[in-house]
Amino acid sequence: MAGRNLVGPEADALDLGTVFRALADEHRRSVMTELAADRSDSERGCNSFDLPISKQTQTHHFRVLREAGLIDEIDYGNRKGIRLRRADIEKRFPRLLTLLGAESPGGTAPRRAQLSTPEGSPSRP
Amino acid sequence: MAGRNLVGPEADALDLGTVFRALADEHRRSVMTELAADRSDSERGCNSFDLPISKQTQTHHFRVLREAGLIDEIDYGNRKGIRLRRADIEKRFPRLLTLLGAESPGGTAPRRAQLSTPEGSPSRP
DNA sequence: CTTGAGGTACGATGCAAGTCGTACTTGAAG
DNA sequence: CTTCAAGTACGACTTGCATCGTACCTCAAG
Repeated sequence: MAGRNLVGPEADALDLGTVFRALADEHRRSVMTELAADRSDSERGCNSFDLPISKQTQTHHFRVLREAGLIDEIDYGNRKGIRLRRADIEKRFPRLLTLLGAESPGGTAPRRAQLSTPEGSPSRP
Repeated sequence: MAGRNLVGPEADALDLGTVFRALADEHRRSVMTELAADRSDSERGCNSFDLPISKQTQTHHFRVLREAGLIDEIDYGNRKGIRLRRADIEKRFPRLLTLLGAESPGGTAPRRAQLSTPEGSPSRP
């Protein structure tokens, strides 16, 4: 009955490169942003996130998040629970979860980076 | 004489996904960690970082960092200057640079994530 | 037991990204 | 002007990763 907790790295073993790579994907970042916004840190079903991808790909993404040490996965056999490892993340990388709330500040800025200065004067001199 | 500043995105236009993707690479992250550690924010030559990669690849990495809005590149023609955009980063993503100093906490933890609990009892119940 | 939904395993595929070789440009030193 | 070091542009190669199709597993409801 009590599901088994699939293991990830210990809190002290969280790797910044692995974490950044995990958060680089848009779908994984949306999951983490939702989790970080809920301060109750309650366990959620893994299809409570409306991800526009197949279930095989969802399995892959949750696996990446777990192996990065960002979430716990509780296996119930034919169902799965997701829980944010807030304490461990705060301990190892303080303010990281706060950072996730900083998506899209004011407007949706469509500004793109350019390769070089097309005209004479530089942009931010 | 005064080099031209190759342009990147404005401070408000920094994208979290782009930034995480830029910081996911080990070489780029080492550059950013060095820059973040120097509080004087002085301009540095781009070969002052001992990157074990060819100069073409270095050009590529600095370009990614600039397009992500993390550094400025000052073009002197046959030489290039690198400067951290600390104020812009702090404004858009507070504590991000502090996070870069949290690499390798105590020891180099060689612990690897596992796929599932091999035996009966879960790891972190 | 049978059925069906949720989830995983494995493999294939397509695309993005890191790397480097060759060739070209820039500017300083001689 | 010639030489040389630093940097870039372009292309090729290779790896990694997101995605999904097919097949299988697990458990609860009939």
